[in-house]
Amino acid sequence: MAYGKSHGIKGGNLMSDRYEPHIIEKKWQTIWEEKRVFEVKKDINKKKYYLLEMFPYPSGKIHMGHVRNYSIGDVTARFLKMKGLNVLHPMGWDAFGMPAENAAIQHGTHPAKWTRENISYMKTQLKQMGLSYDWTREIATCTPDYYKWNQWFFLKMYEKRLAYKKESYVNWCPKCETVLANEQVIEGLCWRCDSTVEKRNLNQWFLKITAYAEELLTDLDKLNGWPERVVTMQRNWIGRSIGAEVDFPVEGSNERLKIFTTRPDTLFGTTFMSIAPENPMVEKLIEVRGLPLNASIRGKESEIRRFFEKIKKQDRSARTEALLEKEGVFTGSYCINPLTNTKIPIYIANFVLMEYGTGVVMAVPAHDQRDFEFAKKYNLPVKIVIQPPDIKLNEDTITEAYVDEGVLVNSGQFSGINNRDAMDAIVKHLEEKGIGKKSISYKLKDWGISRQRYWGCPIPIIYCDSCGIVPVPYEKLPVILPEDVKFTGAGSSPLAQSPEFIQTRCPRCGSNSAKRETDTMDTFVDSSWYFLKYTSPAGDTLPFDKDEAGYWMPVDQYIGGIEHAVLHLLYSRFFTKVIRDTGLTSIDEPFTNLLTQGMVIKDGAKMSKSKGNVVDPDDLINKYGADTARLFSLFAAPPEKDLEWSDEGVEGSYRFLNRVWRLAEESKSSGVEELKSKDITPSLLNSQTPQLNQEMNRTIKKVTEDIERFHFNTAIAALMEYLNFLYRYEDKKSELFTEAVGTLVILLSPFAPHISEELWQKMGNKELLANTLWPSYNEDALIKNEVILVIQINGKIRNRLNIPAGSSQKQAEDIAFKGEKIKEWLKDKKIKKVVYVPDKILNLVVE
RNA sequence: GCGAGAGUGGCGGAACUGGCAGACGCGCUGGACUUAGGAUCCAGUGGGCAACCCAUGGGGGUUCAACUCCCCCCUCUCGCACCA
Repeated sequence: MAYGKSHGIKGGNLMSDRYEPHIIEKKWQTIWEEKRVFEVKKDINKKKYYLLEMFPYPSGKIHMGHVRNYSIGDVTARFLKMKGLNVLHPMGWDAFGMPAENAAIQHGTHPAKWTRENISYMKTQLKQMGLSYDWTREIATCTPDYYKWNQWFFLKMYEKRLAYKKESYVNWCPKCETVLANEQVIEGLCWRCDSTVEKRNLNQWFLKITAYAEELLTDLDKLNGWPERVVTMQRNWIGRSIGAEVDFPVEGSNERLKIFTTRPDTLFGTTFMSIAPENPMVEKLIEVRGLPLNASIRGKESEIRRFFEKIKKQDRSARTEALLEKEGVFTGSYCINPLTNTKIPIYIANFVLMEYGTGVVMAVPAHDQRDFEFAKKYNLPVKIVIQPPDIKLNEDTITEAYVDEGVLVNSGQFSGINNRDAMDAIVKHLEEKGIGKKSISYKLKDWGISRQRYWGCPIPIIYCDSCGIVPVPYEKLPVILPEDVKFTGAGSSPLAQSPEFIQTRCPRCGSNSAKRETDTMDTFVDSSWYFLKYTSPAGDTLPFDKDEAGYWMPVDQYIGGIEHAVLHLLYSRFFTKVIRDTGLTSIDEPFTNLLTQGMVIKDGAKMSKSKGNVVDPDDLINKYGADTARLFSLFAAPPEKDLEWSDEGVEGSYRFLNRVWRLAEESKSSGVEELKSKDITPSLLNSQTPQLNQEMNRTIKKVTEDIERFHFNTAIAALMEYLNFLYRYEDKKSELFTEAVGTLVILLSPFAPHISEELWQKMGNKELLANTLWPSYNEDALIKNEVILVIQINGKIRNRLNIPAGSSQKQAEDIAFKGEKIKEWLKDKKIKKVVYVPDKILNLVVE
């Protein structure tokens, strides 16, 4: 190890002057905590800044992704604090979730205990990193003080009909007996037990995020501080499309099939209908034909049933795979095209999704590729209703659907109109006849929050035989998650097997036979408003204090992984808008600026246990200290890009800190009593050591501007350059040099706070560096007397000359032409043109 | 397939509105100090043996000047992907 032996210092009594990260890091962490340096209060006289990093799930220990995420945040927080802002920088725990429950099933540890212990350990780790959190604001979502307000929000939404219960098809693992989120289904199998996941129709609680679809979409335009691709992902996820809804009467019945289409102009070309297998209308359609589905299984009906079962087993990702072969089965029923009055068959088709539109599609094979393929497979007619401008399509010869623009044909009164104009015209016609209307459809679905799991927030609902669904009254909140339950891993969730929990009194009629809802909430609910709770964690009359939130919100800078681009970031936006509409806040959007940091990569792959390429932050901190860990994770790559891990690179960062240490040790012995960072007097410096002064100011400027735009890697590079300059500087014993080193220490402090704080103290400063103001630079000091002028001939560099700064073109030319090299190059040449960029370039264009 | 982003030394990466390509770090080479050096310090380090030329995925173009702007192509990453 690098510090295993003395650095050329002989004898043992100078050992204390070595850079020993562990001793000083512990020392300063204790001091910061004792002096409450990072605790903040609302102060309307100070400009606030709310800096937030995504809080971690307490899985056991922190990983390198956390180190990176929190280092990025900490640089920013410390920098802005030193700039004089009132910086709120909190941390907490996304503490509900499946892994805790798995631990309970596998090792018999109670999820609460497991989670508490993990939080305790990870908190120690975060403290070891020297992060500038206001720990008095720490929250854990698994505490009743916190999740009570999840339930409160749920009740508010229930009142506003934004929380509702409905039946829907969900991913169901028969072995775990629980619902799985789409992302927990891997190639059709359960992520935990590899069972084949089924679709099951279940009664579940939903939050009506679609009620805010339009605002969530339009407000994306306000998010100028977000990466464009995150905005795009959310826009795609919301997936707004404009079209029309049209009713198709079912032949021989009073039923109607309502379809949604973005192409009302092709309505005349509809030659059959496609319906989703899950669509409740399917049963009725078969009844229309006189064959109820629950009758004996034979003939045509069993064919439908088999098809049905096959489709249900396909998970959604397979269903929506574009390469999936189109399959279907005829229901036996027909409906009537309301515009042409022709009879068209109704098919069940695997590619039609119940969740989108109305779950029924009008099929226009001539102008939709899917419908075309389906029609070819089942020999259904193709009817062309749009002719392109250049060629003429023929129904018998076309090999693919024509989806572009053209003129309508075979479309009754609309024939001859351009299809774009026909869209509006046909919709208007439908509305007049009362068989359709303009409609907007979204891909965004309501948010299913029911989880058949224990370790989550109970949904505050009671079921009463006589009163039905009864919300738990506000004054009875929180519905406490009971701890004395059994974890068998089999059967339904522990809550559903706990009679003490289930059995309750109906709040409305007082009946003793009422039952509690045993599903818990998706943990994304917890994280959808935690940023608001940080503003007033202790309050218990409302979810959070209006004034505090009014001062601190919105979050000025949010930092986290791209994996939450849609889910967490969309849910939080939704919650913020709902909360605004309850009157608790006035903000529309929670996060003004978003930074999505890249992954930490090793050997070309994301760090993971299965790949065996994990670097444990504990090892790193034990070996080099937190400052090195922080520095490397900031230096190796810009924040938003992936970071390739390099053990040698870590050594380099460690080496740099040692060099800083040694330089400070050397200059310290000059005997300067105290430094005052703001007392740098340019005139004095200028007269004595202009270059030192210039470098110092140049570095202040560079580091400041780079931190402001999150270019931490180049900021650190500038510090390294500055250090190299100081090393080469001869007069290391002067007072001015000590000041220059002091500046280095200040500028380094957001990145490597412990070593900086220690050196700052060693230099004789009484005030904590963390509380010191960030230095400003002197513009005058940046002005150079001499600049290097590059002389080009025909754009190629032929010489470099020192010339006085601000020279005119004439002066520059005079100097340039005197140079022997240039004379040689210009021999026998005629100058056609001269381009002069002051203080930079003189380009001579010759024949 | 659609959309977005990226392609620069042996490696990670610099280069703000076109103006010295390769900052800084790693690695490598040589030297110093050393019993020793995997510590530290100094020097060097894109390629072609030098003057000079060639180099920012490839090919064109604009310009006095292009990593940067325009057109075509290739590769990679990410997102979306039967959404009616």
